[in-house]
Amino acid sequence: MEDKLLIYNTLTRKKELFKPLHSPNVGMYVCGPTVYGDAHLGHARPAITFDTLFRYLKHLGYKVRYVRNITDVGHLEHDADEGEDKIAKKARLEQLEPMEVVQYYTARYHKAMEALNVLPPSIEPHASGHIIEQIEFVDKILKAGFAYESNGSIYFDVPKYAKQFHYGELSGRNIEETLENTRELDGQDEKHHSVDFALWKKAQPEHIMHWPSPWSEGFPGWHLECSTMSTKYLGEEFDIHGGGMDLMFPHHECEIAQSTAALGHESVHYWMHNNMITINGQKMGKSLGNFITLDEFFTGSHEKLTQAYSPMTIRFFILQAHYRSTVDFSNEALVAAEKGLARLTDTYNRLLRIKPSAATSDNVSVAGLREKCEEAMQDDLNTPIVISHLFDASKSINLITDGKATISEADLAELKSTFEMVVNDILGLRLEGSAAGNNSAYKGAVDLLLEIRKQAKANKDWATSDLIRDKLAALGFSVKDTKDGFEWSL
RNA sequence: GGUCUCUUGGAUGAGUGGCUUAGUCACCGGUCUGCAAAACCGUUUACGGCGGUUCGAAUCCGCCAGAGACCUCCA
Repeated sequence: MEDKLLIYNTLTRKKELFKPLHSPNVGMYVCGPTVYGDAHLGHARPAITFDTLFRYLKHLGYKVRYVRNITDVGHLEHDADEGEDKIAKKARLEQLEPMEVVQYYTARYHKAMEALNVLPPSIEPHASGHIIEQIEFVDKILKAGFAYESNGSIYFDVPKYAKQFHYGELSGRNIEETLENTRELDGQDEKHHSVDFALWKKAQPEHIMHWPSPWSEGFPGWHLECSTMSTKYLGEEFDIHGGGMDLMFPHHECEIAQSTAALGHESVHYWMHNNMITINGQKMGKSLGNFITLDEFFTGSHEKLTQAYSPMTIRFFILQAHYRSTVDFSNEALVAAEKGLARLTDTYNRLLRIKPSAATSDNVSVAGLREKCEEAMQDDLNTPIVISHLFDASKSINLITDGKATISEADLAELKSTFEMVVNDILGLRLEGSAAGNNSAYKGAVDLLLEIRKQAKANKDWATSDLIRDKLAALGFSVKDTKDGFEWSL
């Protein structure tokens, strides 16, 4: 099998040819959500980006094991004076068992992902289900000498690690400078250095989520679950690790340090990071309070939204930008995406009805479409270019529908299969609202009405013709006349 | 303050030395049409500022301006 996909590796800051460790098998780990609230547009970006990568790798013929975690422990809340677990806080506020919070938001996350046509990962491990493995991982780091115990908590010794390994290689940070620039800690801190981070934290009395360990009743540190679970399911070395750019430091840097300290070597070959979604030029995020949840997009129930946007519009909107660029949210941009998607949907439905001719005319360009799309995908998943090729194909399809061009049977088959492959399999866009729907009786009834209207038109009975169109329109159907007939959609 | 990134036309968003006026949306003109919608054809506006390298720069380098991300308490 020939490797031809170029991906941008954050580690080297270059596009590199993707070569799996054990071709055709590919291991991929992506940081999933912390389930203490509804998913917002920012969560959709990595989900869709890496879903597209997952789909494309499979399309290339690789056998992919895609692991995306659910974070349901840890992650302290920064605005609370006594560091408090996000999930525990939510549970306390709503008077629920923490696992009720986790269960509720995990289900809602899955629902939103399904709506966005994001494929489920191969394995979706929960941090809370891997406490034993995490304790073992801490133990390995302790035995390797890169961690110390302090009052029941275990901390990673970053300066010691940095003497042997390159701490900061991913984020381009200089450890000495970081040390110098960081203010002195007050004497009561358990950590030896300000740059150290927790591997295991002793629970305070008010903490409601805690587990027994050799060191204390407590909970695992914030970065540990990803090192542990990626190692467990993908091995000590694996191909791709993805996540949002905001996770690069400290989260991913700490992951590298943990894994390297425990295993004696690095784990990840290709680090990939998607960029952020901005709103008025500022990162959309929970901590900033400027986020819009996916459900609010789907229903239009947010003051910043002028209308509802379908999940496919959101997906299309995100795919129209390259994953390493920021995308700025606005109603205008989403409306534009909605219209563009509708145009693609229309042409797709027309494509299904095209009748082939003896030959393909010169103004139709189907040759090379498949190659052009593949080429764009292979160049670090350049989905906006792929989409622009689809619009080029749309132009040809519309010309044929208008009777201004013709296509041969072979070319038509190739065009159909390419279009479907790119749209459905790679981009994961469900083009819906088609007359080629699944209920044939209902479809036949609408066709019949429009046949009657066609007769009325032939008799210049405009009253009947308009009555049918207007009543159908009132029911939500849109009717468009074509050269020798009609087409409709709901 | 430190580190890094970004700045393209009315909106969005590709493009990294010449062959790109990318594409989408919007606007305008036209064709088609009983009307409408759609479609098609055509037109228009761009590379933050200043300097440098080069035969040639949106694309490389420097400076300036503006914006953003991260800086271990915390995605």
